[in-house]
Amino acid sequence: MAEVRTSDTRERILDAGERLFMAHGYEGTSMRQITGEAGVNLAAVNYHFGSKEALMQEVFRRRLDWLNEERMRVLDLMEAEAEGKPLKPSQIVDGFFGTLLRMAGDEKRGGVTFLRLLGRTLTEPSEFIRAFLAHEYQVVMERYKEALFRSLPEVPKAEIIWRFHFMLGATSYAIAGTDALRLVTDWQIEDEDSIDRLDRLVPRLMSFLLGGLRSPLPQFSETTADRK
Amino acid sequence: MAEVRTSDTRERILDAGERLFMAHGYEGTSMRQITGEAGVNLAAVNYHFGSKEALMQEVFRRRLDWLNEERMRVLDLMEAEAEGKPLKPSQIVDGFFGTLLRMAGDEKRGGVTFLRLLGRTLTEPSEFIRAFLAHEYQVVMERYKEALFRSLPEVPKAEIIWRFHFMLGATSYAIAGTDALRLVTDWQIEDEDSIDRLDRLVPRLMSFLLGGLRSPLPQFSETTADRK
DNA sequence: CTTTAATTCATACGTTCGTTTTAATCATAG
DNA sequence: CTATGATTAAAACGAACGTATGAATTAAAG
Repeated sequence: MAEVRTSDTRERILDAGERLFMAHGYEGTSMRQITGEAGVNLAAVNYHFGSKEALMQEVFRRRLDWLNEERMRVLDLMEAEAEGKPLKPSQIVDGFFGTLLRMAGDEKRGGVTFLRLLGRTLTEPSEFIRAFLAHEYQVVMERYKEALFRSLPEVPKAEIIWRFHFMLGATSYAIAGTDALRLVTDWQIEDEDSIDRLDRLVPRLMSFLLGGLRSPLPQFSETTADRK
Repeated sequence: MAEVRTSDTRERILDAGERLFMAHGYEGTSMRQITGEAGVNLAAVNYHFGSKEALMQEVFRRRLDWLNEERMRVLDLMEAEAEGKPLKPSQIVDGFFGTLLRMAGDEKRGGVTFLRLLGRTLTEPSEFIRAFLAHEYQVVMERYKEALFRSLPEVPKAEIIWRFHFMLGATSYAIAGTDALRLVTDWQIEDEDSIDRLDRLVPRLMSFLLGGLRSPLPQFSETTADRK
């Protein structure tokens, strides 16, 4: 009755879009599916957002704005407590990936649906999506990279960047791949090991990421001069 | 002249499909693009393969058949040499992921193009693709899983499966994400650290994977009873 | 109530999609 | 050369796509 409704339609479209883009990808989802599931008129998307591309961007912005702020906030907090001293790698990894993973338990912020969408979209071929995500991430990524450089001064920067990249991949798959996991295991994974038990996935993944991040530096066999 | 030509058209379509599916995804690639780039008639795809889906599957089968056999061959060889004793984790990881990564240098087997396609497709939303890949991988995956179980008897099986999954993710991203890497670094990565230097990526990734695989087991905070 | 702006609705537009059909062309065997 | 089967070519199919339009409906202001 006395609702403050900021256009209920907008939110319904965003929710439906989030779920369908996650399930079928950007190209694989039609406006008719979205408006159908949202229970609104076909023209509503173009009225409220302008285009399908703009809708996709808004689906992400709605969640990423918060995630970026939260990641910044956590990092600021930790660095303030450290009083100028470098952070521990485990703190940085938790600030970046832990913050992300904990979103999965927060239905108000999209929950697992958004996380799976995000994970899948990082490999999404569509040009405009990757460009948009890169822009959205840029500032936060830079801060965390710097923190890692300070935290691991003995490790070459290029190596850290690569390992950051590897960590991103492992994390995305861990979330996006409910189904990709079936590649590895037929026998349905047992109750307490299920993908839905986010509280168990987080420490599992964290331990893997840290192990990778801190593993011995690779030995490049042979000189590099005798190759192209 | 005296060519044994097994229909040149077929191969041209497969090559064009491989490249375009890699660049724009399955849904994002049209048959007109494929036949256009291949320089063949539009109807040729349906004539030679039956449908777009069937073409996609053939694109993968052409490469995966060899990859699966090679992975099996390498594992058989190592296990024969071990004479019943468990393999080292590094051997198994290299047999599975190293064999894959070395395909990138083999243009005759699709090179980086196919590897990027494969990496992206693991998160591809299209149902039939994931089902197809799961089926193709099943047998080989089972063998490597068993080898890992034997190699790390003190680690719970569920934990190994998860870490296998994480390794898959890190590897896929490492290959597929030339562009996703731009998320992490603006400044174009230097010559010898470029993504194209496969000979440097392999030891880098291998060291990361092994570090993650052998990292300390996670401590699950609190009991599991007080949660849903 | 009347007016005005915001939103929703049904409908249609012009393209592009994957696939099919029918005819033309090619290679090869008798 | 002729006959036959395999391949290529040109054209069209209906369906689905994202988007735009103008009328109907709703909500808020005067």
